[in-house]
Parts: sequence; structure tokens; C-alpha cells
Amino acid sequence: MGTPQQEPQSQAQPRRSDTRRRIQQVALELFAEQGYEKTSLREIAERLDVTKAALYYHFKTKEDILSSIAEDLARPMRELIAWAEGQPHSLATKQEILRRYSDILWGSVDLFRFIQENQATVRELTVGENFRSSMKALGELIKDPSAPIAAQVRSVTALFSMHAGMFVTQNVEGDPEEKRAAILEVALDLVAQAETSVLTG
Amino acid sequence: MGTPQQEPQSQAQPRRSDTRRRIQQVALELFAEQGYEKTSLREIAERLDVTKAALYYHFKTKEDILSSIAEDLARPMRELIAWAEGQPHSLATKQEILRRYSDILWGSVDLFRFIQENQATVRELTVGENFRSSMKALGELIKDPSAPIAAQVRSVTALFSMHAGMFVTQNVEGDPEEKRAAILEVALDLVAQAETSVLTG
Amino acid sequence: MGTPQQEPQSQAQPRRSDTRRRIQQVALELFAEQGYEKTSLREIAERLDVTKAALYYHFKTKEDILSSIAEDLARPMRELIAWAEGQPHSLATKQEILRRYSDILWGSVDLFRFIQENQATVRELTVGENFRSSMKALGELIKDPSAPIAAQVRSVTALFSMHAGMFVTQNVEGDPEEKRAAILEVALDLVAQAETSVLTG
Amino acid sequence: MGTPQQEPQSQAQPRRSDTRRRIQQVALELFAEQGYEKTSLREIAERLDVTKAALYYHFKTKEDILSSIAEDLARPMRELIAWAEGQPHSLATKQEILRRYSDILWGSVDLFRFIQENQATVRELTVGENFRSSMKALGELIKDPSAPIAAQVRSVTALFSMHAGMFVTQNVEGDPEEKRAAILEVALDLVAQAETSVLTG
DNA sequence: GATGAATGAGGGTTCATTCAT
DNA sequence: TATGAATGAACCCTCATTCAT
Repeated sequence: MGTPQQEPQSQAQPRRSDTRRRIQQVALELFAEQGYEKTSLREIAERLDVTKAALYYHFKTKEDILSSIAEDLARPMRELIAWAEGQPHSLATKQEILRRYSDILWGSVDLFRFIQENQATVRELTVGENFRSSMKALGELIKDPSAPIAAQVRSVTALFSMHAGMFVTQNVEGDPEEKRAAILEVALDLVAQAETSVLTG
Repeated sequence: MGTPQQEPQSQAQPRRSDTRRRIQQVALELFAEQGYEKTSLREIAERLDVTKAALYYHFKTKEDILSSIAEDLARPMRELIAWAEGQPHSLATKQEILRRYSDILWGSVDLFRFIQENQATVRELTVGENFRSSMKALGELIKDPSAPIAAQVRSVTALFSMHAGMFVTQNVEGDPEEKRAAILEVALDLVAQAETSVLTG
Repeated sequence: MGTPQQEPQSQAQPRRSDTRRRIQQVALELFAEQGYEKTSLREIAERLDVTKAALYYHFKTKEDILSSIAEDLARPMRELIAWAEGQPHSLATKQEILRRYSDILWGSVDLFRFIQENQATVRELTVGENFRSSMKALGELIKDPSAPIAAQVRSVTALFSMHAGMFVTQNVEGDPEEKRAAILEVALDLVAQAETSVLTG
Repeated sequence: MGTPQQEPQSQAQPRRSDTRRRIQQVALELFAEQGYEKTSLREIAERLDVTKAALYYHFKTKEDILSSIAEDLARPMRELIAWAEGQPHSLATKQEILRRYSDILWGSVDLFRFIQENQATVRELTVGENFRSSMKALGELIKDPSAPIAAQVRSVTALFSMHAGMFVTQNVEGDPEEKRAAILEVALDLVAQAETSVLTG
């Protein structure tokens, strides 16, 4: 061939140029800072001190840069969903989903924030579609469609409360780890209450 | 020249052109549908069957169109905050804040959704700054800075859970009003639990 | 609306800017001189002392500029075909087709030359498709499908010999009108011979 | 370095890479299909499953690829002209020119078609210049400058009628060989008539 | 209360070409 | 005999905005 574009990812590459990685890094920084649309390829290139054309050696399009970055989030999401689909629909499973989801979120916090803040843009990009369908799948796994609406809302809210948590972080002082734990705890409570309310309601 | 641009707002106007209103309508539609950046003035003008220049007769800039629309949300927010600042920091007040906030949100649901989905874009627009500072103010009013972090997170989550609720709506079936009530209920519970956990914790 | 783009063409316009016409003129000049692909919008704009964006006020795309120019050739071609379809398939008709075709060709000689020299390019443009299908239609009208192949070839060659004639012009000296007449005469002879050869063959 | 680029052409080559040949093949295919300008070196390289840089090992420039291909047509043309220049300017010679020219054309039909359809592009390439001057030379050899204009036009038309024939082919059904013969016959007739008209005119 | 005509800046993308390895 | 990585120039096109009428 000639152009790379599909990361071989095989073990122990003979020290392939790290430009690709650097592009992804800088792009994510700028996308997160200014938004996807407002970040031009010129800016990315300038910050890397290469030409725009160099970006096109490594990626087919602007969207392709984003897609490649988003894999960091998409892959663990797919794995989480695959795992959850093999488990019983118990409270324990649901809580484990939340715990793992929390890990994923905080593991790619910049990327995740970016997606949240650029939903309108990302919506018709592959990245956005994937993310939406993942969230939908997670939603189905965490709620009980035969439960009362209040319970269902509570369950799904548990999931999204963790998104909110990430934005809330800035307004509440304290140790990050502690906050993160608190956010997860709130979410865990919510699914638990959803289950209880079904029984008692 | 005699361009208007600042709405006189007086009561017995001699039937001022409704074009201004139509622009706002169509603009919100398109902004919500495609995002702010991806919506061009050309599109807005075309859908209204006027020229781009006509838009500039009614509004100074593209941002100005958005600002004028956003007042529908900003005004009630300011009013809510002003009201809340005159109340005691009791649980009853906090719950009333949530109730009123819920009304505001559902009263401008399209606009609100738009802001959520275009955060990266509106962030450095007046609209976005206003919204952020309003949310911050509401946050301060609903949480107790002397409470344990877990309690603070719970309170703030109550607020944001209602945002999440709006996006969750689509994934849960049932009567809209019922869902709306359920979402509010979850939020009310959360502040209540925040208070309790302080006492018992 | 706002943008023109569809020529109103109505009688006695209140002196609409002639920029549109000037763009077409200059574009044809450059297209003919250098080819369609090799002529950039920058060049056209520069020669007119306007910006590239101005071109886009008057035409939707680069291809649209060409299409608008090509109408000068396409319209008479359509008319010729329409006329011929209403006539008997006699030798007289065929010869009249050639005479009219000659007039059309020499009436838009630059445009025609351009299309000939840029066939590979215009092939997948609307302009090219139209032209090809027009030529095909003329071909059908001038040849007799039941005649021997030699006769058919002779007829169709009559048509194309006039194209060749335009390029040959440069290599033969003499009064242009005289040459033009000679070219037409050769073509007229060819259809006549096609008819005769059928009878005698 | 040891780049080849000038074909050694010696007879007992130790099996020099056939990549060069494959590049020419694929390039001609694509040039003919899409035009010279619209065919990028990337495409050629991709179709061959090599890198663009590989093309530059075998050829100095894009134009060089074309030039090397065009030799297939240019060489026989030079030979034909050289031969004809040594012959008397008789009708028999002219008819033999046409016969040989027909052979050349049909022997490199794809290449010839390509040149015809990309005249605007090749015009300022060496390839185009060569072809134009060859045609001019052939024109001089086939027409009699002292004959009346009508006769000269007829002679030159004979030559070009064979070009037209190649495009006409598609619109007339029948055995290819038969059509080819018919086209040549028409051309032969035309030179013959040119001679006659001089005598009788 | 608008339109017609235009601009300047910038967007993403593609190209032929180079050169060290 | 090639490849990997990159460049510089140019491309078509779109945008928000302006201003005389």
C-alpha cells in the first residue's frame, strides 16, 4: 500500500513514527478545549509544527481523527455491554455495571466530556451514533421494563447521574477521588432504590 | 437609519412586523436540529424566503439571534435565583427550587436541549456564560457547603438529574406527564436524602 | 430569495448587474484556452477583478458556470432535433439538418471547440451528457438503420466531418467563409452518396 | 543512485522488473477511463498495490508516464511520415497513407481515444505537441496546396474522418472489422474525389 | 423593511513531488 | 526496488458580515 491509516497494533512495532499518536493527542486537546467544529486542521497542524497535508497522511479525514480517538471509549463500552449481556439481570449485576461504567468514564474523562459538550455535532458522526447506541444498550440492561415508570426513571437516572457528576465536580471542592466515590455511591443507591420501590410500591 | 434591534416591548405597538418572531422560531428549529455552528444564516433565510441581509435588519449578528431566543430561558432563571436568594436555606426551599426549575426546563425544552447539546459552542457566547453562571448559582443555593461531600454531590446531582431526565425520556415509554413527575420525584428524593445523610452521617 | 442563479431572461430587466454575463465570458475564454480543470475559479475571479466568493453569488458551482454557458449550444441543438423529428426522413431533410447544424456549430465555435477538447472532463458533467445524447439523436436522424453499414458510416461521418472541419480550418489557408462552405459541401455530398450507394449498392 | 528511467532496450536484458510495464498499463487504463487530470498517481499506485514513491522510481514525473506510453503511437507516426516523404505525391501514395494511418490508429485505439478526449490537457505536454505536429505533417502530405480549397478540405477531411469513425463506431451496429473497413473506404473515396474535383472543377 | 451584490477569511481536502532509509 | 513520511501549493466552496439602494 503506502498510507497507513489502519493501526496495525501488532506487538512491538519497529518504532513507527509517533506522529499519529501526537496528532490524536493534540486533536483531543483542541477538540475538548474549543469544540470539534471550531477546531481547524490548520490549528492542529500548527501546534504540531507540521503541515495540514501531513495530517492527511495519517488520517483520511477530520472525522477519521476523531473516530480513531473515540475508540478509546468505544472499545471498553462494547466490552462492558458484552459482559453485561451474559449476566443475570440482578441488582448485583446492575451495580457492577455502574462501577465499571464509572471506571470507563474516568479513564477517558476528557474524551467523554468532549462528546457530551459536542453532541449536536457528533450526533451525525459515526462516533456519536455509536455512543448513543451504547448508552441505549446500557439503559436497557439497567432498567426493568416491567417495573413502574418511577423505578425505570430511577435506574436510568443512576446511569446519567454519573455524567452529571463529571460536570458537577468543578462546583464542589474536595479530594477528586472522594468526589468520584461519592458520585458512584449516589448512582449505586439509585439502582438499589429502584429495586426496593418495586417491591414496596 | 432606523433599525430596531432592541425590542421596544411597549404594549400597544402598531403591529410591528412579525418577521422578527419568525426568524427566532425558524432559527431555534434549525439550531436545535443541526446545531448552532452547522446552521448557516443562509439556511435560516432560505427557509423564511427572505434574504440574509433581511436577518441583519432585525439582528446585529448571528449570536444576537441566539441571545434573543435564549432570553426565554434566562429570564425565568434569573427570577428563580432572585426568589431563592430571599428564602431560608431549608429543605422546603430546596424542593421548591427543584419544582420551579422543572417548570422552567419543560417550558423551554427545545431551547434547553439545544444548549445542552451545543455546550462547547455556546460556552464562549454570552448565552453560555449566563447559563453556566445561573447553574452555578442554583448549585450554591441547593447544597450546603458545610455538609459532607457525599451530601453535596447528592444535592447537586438532584439538579442535574433533571437534565438527564430530559434525554432519558426517549428511552422509557409511558405518559410524558407521568415521566416528568417521576423525574421530579427522583430529584426531590435526592435533596431530601442529602439532608438526612447529614443528620445521620 | 436572495441569490439569483436562475436567469429571469424577461424582456428589459432594470439593468441588472452584468457581472453574471462577464463571468460567463471570461470563464469561456479561459476554459477554451486552458481547459476546464486547469482553469481555477481564482483565475476567473482575478481576471474580472472580483473575489472568488463573488462568483459564488452568481453561480452555485464551477460546473454551474459551465452549464450556463453551454446552454447557448444546447438550446439550438434541442430545437434542431425537435424540428427534425417532425420531418420526413428524406435526403432533403438530412441535408437541411446538416445546414442547420453547421450554423449552430459556427455560431458557438469557441464553446464547441472547448467541448471537443475537454471530452474526458465534461463526459461526466451534465453538459457532456447532454451533448452526447444530442449527437446520438442527430446520428439516428441522419442515418438509415436498414441501410448497409458502409452507407450508415458515410452518413454519420457527414455529421462528424463538420467537427473535424473546425480543427482543419487552421491548416488550410483561404477565406473563412469559403472554407466553411467547403466543409458543409463535403458533408452534404457524403449524405447524398450514402443514399445513392444504397440504391446502387 | 541507480535509477533507470531510460529504457535500455537492449535485447538480452536479465529480466528487468515488469513493474514499469504494469504502471504503463494501469496508467493508460485510468487515463482513458477518467482523463489525465482526474487520474491521480495515488489511484495508479493503489491499483498496483505499490506506493506513489514507487512510481517515481520508474518515472521522473506524471507526464513522463504518459510520454512513455505515447511512444507506441508516436513512433509509427514518425515512421509513416518518413516513409511518405520519400514517395511521389500521387493518389496511390495518399491512399496508402490512409491505409497505414488506419492501421496505426486501430493498433493503439485506446491511446488514440485518450489523446482525442484530452486534447486541452495534452496540448501543452510534449505528447500533445508531437501529435499535433504529426497531424500537421500528414495533412501537408495528403493535400495539394495548389488545388482549390474545396479539394483541400476534402483531402484533410479524409484524414480526420477516420478519427470521427472511431467515435461513431459505438452508434452503428455491426461487425467491428466491417465497420473499420467502411470507415477506411469512406476516407479513400474522399481523397479520390478530391483529385477528381480538381480535374473536373 | 428589505434586497442585490459583494467581500475577506477561512474551511477541509487533494495533488504531484521529494528524500532519507 | 522500493517505502514511510512529509511538504507546498493549490483546489472548490461556505461563512458571517457589510452597505448602497
